Amino acid sequence: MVRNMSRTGRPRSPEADLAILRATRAALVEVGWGRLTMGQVAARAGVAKTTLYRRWGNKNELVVDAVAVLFDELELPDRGSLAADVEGVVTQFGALLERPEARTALMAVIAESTHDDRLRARIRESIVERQKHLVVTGRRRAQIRGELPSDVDPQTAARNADLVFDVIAGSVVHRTLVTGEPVDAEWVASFVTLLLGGLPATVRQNRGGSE
Amino acid sequence: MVRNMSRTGRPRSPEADLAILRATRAALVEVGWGRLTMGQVAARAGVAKTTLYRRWGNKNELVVDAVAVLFDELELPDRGSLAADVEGVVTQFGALLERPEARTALMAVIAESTHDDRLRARIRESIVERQKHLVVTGRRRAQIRGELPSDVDPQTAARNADLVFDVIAGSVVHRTLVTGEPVDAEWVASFVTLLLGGLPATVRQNRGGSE
DNA sequence: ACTCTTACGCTACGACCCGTAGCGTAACTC
DNA sequence: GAGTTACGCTACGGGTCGTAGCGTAAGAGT
Repeated sequence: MVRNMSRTGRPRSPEADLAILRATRAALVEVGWGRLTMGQVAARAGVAKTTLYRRWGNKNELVVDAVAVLFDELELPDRGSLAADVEGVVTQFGALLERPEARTALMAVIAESTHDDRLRARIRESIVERQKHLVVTGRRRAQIRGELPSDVDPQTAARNADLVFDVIAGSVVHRTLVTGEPVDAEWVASFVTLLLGGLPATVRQNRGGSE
Repeated sequence: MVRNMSRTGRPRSPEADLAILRATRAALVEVGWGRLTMGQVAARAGVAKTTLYRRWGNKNELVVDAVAVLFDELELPDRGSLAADVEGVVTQFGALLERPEARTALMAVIAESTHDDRLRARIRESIVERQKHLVVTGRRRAQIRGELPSDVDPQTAARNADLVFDVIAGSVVHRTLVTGEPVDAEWVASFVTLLLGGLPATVRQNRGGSE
């Protein structure tokens, strides 16, 4: 996106920015990625098509920006235990991916990023890296509580955080978008059991599984 | 895809089928999903564009079929322990996703499937369900070995298998396509430790991590 | 051999979308 | 006011989509 650095002349309309991003999300819900057209977005936003191209160079960049803001909703309130914390954030993430604009746009930009390194970098800094702090703080809390051992060195700690992020995010995404089943309370409970106790624990549970 | 049910007339050319699917994968590698055109595929396959449309209704269906065959390479040889079995299949899956045609096509069709239920069903039956047996047999073996408890009832067993499938496939996909880092031996080892022993085990390891 | 039926390659076409250019106008700074 | 930039609008060349029509190729049935 080309930013306006000068101070003279007519300023960019902030309303137009918001309207365009909102229109992009709305259009994604209705027609999906493949049939999303710039002219469509422009018309829906009440804006000329040229105005879009003055802000974003192509469809991919526009969609990344339109979607990134959705992921900022994720929070990690302290619920007292590692299991509860993980359960909370997984549930939030699942609910986020229930929203059509989130799932459609996220998958679309990831798909495009497989052959566009710039776009992948943009996704990483706009979405992934910005959410990784959830894992980091969750781990730190659990270590303070004594639920997890302390880290041996910072490097392996970072590596483990990346691993956990991949597992959590990947599992929820796969469940939602590939398997196509909801991330409901039951699934979250099973997932947390697996994540904290490993495979044997998962098989062993499922007895007093009421609630 | 419209299948030929009659027995009269000139039969479909099997060479054309193979050439088209091969050309589709090759084109995906070079230009990616967004700029993949039917005319391009036809020319590369040495076939008329109309021949493509006689077999597949649109680009999505073509790509699903072109890619599904790649996933049939996955195998689960008995390596003697649950950890080794999981390690083997995860490594295979990671290697598969290193191939550009696999990652590009898989993500693209998943993205499209977010607003196309038919396509999602096609993906599930062509790819997902066809690979789920890997998890099922792996579990059964481990239970026979005594590494995992026996199932309480078939329903929760199936549910657990689905969960494990989501976790394994989702984690590898996320690592490869979103994080953008390779599924190397080190990552696989960490992942298996996490999957089998849970979060505390992961933090605790990283000492004599040989074999 | 001959007919019937379907697949094939080829060409052409309307429809649509992309991304850009040019214009006159609007908004803001100095 | 003058200068500068954003905006809406229109128009355009280039490209892809998916389909139709044609003559030909390849088998099945008699």
